[in-house]
Amino acid sequence: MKRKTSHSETMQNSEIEEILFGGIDLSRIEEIHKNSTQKKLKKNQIIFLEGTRPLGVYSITSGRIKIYKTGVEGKDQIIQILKSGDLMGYRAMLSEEQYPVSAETLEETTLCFIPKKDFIGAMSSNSDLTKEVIKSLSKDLTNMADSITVLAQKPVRERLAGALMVLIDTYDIDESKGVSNGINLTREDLANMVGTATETLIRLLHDFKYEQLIETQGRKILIKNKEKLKKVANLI
Amino acid sequence: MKRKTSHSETMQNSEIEEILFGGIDLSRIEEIHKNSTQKKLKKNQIIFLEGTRPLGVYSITSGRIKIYKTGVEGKDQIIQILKSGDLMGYRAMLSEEQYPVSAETLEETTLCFIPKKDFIGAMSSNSDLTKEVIKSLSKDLTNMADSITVLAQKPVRERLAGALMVLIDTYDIDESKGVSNGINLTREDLANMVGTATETLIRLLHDFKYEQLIETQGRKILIKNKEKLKKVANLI
DNA sequence: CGTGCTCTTGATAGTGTTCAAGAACTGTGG
DNA sequence: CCACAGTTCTTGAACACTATCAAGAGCACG
Repeated sequence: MKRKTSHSETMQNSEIEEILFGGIDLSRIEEIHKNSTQKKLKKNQIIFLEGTRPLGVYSITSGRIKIYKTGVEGKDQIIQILKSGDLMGYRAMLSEEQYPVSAETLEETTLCFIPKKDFIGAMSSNSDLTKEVIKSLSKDLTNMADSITVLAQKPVRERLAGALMVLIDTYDIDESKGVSNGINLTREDLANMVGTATETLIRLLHDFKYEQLIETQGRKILIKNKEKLKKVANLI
Repeated sequence: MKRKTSHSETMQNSEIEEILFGGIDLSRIEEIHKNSTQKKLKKNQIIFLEGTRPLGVYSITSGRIKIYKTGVEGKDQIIQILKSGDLMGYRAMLSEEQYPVSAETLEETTLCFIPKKDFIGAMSSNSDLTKEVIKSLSKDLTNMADSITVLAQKPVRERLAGALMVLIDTYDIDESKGVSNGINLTREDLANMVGTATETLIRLLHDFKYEQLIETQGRKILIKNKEKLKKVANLI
């Protein structure tokens, strides 16, 4: 797992500002800029594993990453899918604990590593940043409470519709924009997100196709009728 | 738990710092609470509702509180059960959003209200407190990621065993201490924690009784064999 | 001692999983 | 560019698990 195909370079300040502008805003933190390096990762590369210790945080420049937990039988549960602009791994770093989850690229991904001391330093000298971090943690908690409720109460069909709604954002799907892009996940990953068996997932995708909610192009899933899909999701 | 002397702005903030220094788990809180505005609540009283705005945080002096989300069909999903010593509601307050969940007493409960400005004041004058808050948020996130994985992957039987393991702590059950206390939740609440129907829950409790994992006294559930129960839970 | 709520039990139906086997796709080396 | 090997995807059938519905029992509280 230690293939060093990655190539690093120091980033320009403006780049970092650009990256982080939408999420946690680190733009005014000088220290962070110094040791930031960019890495290019291939598909299916593990960034960190559950149970290991964080050495810093990662900021995603491009690509998509799955955050998952491995269950008893080795079956993964996907907790979240992150995309460019997202910050990753700060939670475990801040609580000084092991990663409670693992991270793996879903496609070719570029990310920027910010060493722990830089990030901590920035936080202690900048209460706005601290506030942002807390807000981000809170947001995650809200989403997770929702996930718990959905998983505990809704049938698979509704959960799948809900997951597709979420993935519309993750994969920047613009309904008006035709078929150019789509949700590009393996059936297994999607099943591990929804919390079901791959076979069940496939059968439901067929139902959705029959109901003209989606279309598929090989592995890719295209959203045909977002409104109707939302109804199927039966959101709270 | 390292302590750093800090300059408190008011007497009240100083007290709050004192309370919160040891972590969000407020073990030494009781002396302070004598002077504060304490509220005594009966069983089944709602403290705050999902969708409303926080005005401060609550610290639980005695009693137990369920944190829950209401699903589509009005069915509650219990996310967490808090007990004396726990701090409640800081998440939504810090992120300046609506409560994503509701809180209701499970039994007679005493709690102390800390207004928003006092808590924020304490945090801004005390970086250790801020750190503790972040750690607590992180801990919650870890627990929730676990819950998601369990709900998505494990059958009800294992989830129930796991829930009982958690409730052993919530209800301070000491195996050596005989039958004096037990888990005191309605069957419905327990079902809403595990994510199943009340009837299914009852049948499984009978199985556990038959297998001598637990005993029941009316509503109360007593743990007979914690080790075996842990095995049934099939924890990761 | 009712009255309303919680708890319990049985029967039935529905939902989702598992197993097995084949098809389709992907990437690789010749 | 093709053949091959390994994944991934798909489909069917049987079965297991869990929910739902209905109805009665037990309990707590006024």
